[in-house]
Amino acid sequence: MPSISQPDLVPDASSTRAEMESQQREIAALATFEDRFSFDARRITNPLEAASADKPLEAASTDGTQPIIAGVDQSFLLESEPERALSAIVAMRDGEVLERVYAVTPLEIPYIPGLLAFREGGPILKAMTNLSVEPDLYLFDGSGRIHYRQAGIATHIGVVLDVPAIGVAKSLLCGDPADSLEGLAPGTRVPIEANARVDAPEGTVLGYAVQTRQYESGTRSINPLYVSPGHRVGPETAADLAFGLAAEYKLPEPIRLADRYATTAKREYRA
DNA sequence: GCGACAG
DNA sequence: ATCTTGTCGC
Repeated sequence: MPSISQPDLVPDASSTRAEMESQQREIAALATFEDRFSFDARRITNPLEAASADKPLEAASTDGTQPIIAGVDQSFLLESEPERALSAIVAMRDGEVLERVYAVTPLEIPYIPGLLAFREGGPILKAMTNLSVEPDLYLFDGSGRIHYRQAGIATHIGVVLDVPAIGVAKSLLCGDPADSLEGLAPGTRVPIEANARVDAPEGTVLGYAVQTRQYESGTRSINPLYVSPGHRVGPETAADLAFGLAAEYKLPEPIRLADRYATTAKREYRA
């Protein structure tokens, strides 16, 4: 795993709530919500678009400079005593799985909206210890800058390790969509702006609601994802990458596979 | 007091 | 997140 760049900011579940919140403000101040990475993000394009394009799929994936992208997700063993978290990581390159690892740890604190990183951050860092490859980018299940103090779990882990990170949430923690989110077409995005409840100037674009998939017809519609910068990635690029990494499903592949692995690994672990 | 609230 | 049967829709 990458070295710890900010030892003092490693999530500590024994901190008081006030300490956690002030640490988050510190993290937000250290975070970079702009593109600061070395790989070529333009080469990450939606597999479905690539397939429909004129050139063969192989053409978009040749040399060995493709970035390693890791998806991170958790499952929980809530029946055990104490409750435990299973953190799973799937590292991919060029649409291929390079490595899958997981770690199980006891949970220290309950889920509190806004303090997720203090519940799941430890388990995640432990799982990273088992990785042999060094990802160029991490995708987390949860928010990044779309957070009361602009320091969601993707930002927290990103800053602690000083690695490019993006938050991909399935529901909106805070902020206001700049427009309606009903029945958006695939590829569409809507800015999520800071409001009075967010520690940022009102109207600041914190991230985007991103529609990766949509039903062709019908009454129901698929909800968008809420994508925001974690660290060293700007909001537009974060949205581009989330969309580009989604294949046949709503979730970007690295996260979808991490989600599945977290579930299957839990079965193995119990047995 | 009331409402909102990632996973 | 997790616990779970049926059920609506293509």
